[in-house]
Amino acid sequence: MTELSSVAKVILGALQLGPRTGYGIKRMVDRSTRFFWAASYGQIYPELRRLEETGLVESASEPRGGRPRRVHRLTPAGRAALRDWLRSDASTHEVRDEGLLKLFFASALPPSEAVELVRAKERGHRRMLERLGVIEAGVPRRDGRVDFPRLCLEYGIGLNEWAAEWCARAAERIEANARKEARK
Amino acid sequence: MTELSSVAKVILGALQLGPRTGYGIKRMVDRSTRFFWAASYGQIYPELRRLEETGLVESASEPRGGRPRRVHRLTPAGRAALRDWLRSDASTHEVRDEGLLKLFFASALPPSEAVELVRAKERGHRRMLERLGVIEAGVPRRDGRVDFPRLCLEYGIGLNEWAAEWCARAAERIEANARKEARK
DNA sequence: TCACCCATGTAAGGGGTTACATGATTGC
DNA sequence: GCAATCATGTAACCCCTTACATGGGTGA
Repeated sequence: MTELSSVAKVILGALQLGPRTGYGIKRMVDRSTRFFWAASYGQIYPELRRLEETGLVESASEPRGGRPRRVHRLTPAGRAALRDWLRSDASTHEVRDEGLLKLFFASALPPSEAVELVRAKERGHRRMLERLGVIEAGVPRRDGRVDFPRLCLEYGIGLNEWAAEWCARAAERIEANARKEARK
Repeated sequence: MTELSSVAKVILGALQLGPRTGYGIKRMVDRSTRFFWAASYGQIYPELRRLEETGLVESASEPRGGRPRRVHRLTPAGRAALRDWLRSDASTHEVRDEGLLKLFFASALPPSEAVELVRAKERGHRRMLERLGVIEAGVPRRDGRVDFPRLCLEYGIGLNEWAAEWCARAAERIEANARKEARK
């Protein structure tokens, strides 16, 4: 068993929640994991082929009217591969945060502009919160068993709230410091 | 003026803090921005050439003993390009969080293993906190003007603390729910 | 002497996005 | 009739990491 590619992970996971077309996988990703695990058509369609070749996925043609359509589902081997991955202990965590990079180099700007830079990052997190809030409102709240996708959504909301508030506090600190410097 | 590449941003920023060799830029990045903006030799050296061709950077050979060495510095155009970028309002923010993706699909595992999965994410954040703590201890605390790199470090520490604690709470929630289910 | 750091660079390959081409169906 | 959505796929291109090749300097 070779390692799963990064697209394979999200494809196997999506198919575990039900049979889907490539297009349907893309739609699901764009409405959920996209914020921490994106995938494009250029990855999904070729990978579905490879996964079928290696026996983790099987597919059947199920046209809707005259529109061709290929529905994919997990094989038992695919379900096993998904579980193996879920149980593996290594997990990558990569971040590219341009707002933070700008803040890192903010000494190249006058303090007032450094403040604006942090406020821009704050606005970015607030915009994200709006988007996540819309998604949250659209997902029915089901009680009883733990809803893992919803848990991830709550994580995203909490994280962005924390970040937005941190930015607000940082902006105040920088401003206070700039006023102090100006008085000297 | 074409857009700056992602490496160019961190190179210009690094050179603004002082002249450096390609190796020195890499070292600085690895000790600071790496956690939210990485760069490799395969990007840095070719980009330094391009930046010199477009006049944002200039370089001089300054061998140390018999060891060849090329020190790079910003030109006035380079400093202007850095400021233009810092003032631009669009900032990308991308995340790849495999632990969260696993949690998203955790319904494929029994609850006890779902808990283990969140605890693994928690440990990941705690490990990161240790690394950041070491860096923090190594950087001298200077008071007076705002220290932007240190501010970014504090952001990283706060963020990972928040995430670790969220994981601990989530693990408890999943565990409590599993016990409740088991009693039924 | 040996390990470790300083220093420059490239080649191969994998990962990923964007844009395009193509066309059917559904609902207003 | 038109726009939006469903649906499949590819080609070009950029980004980025890893590994390798090469060698001098420094300190225990």
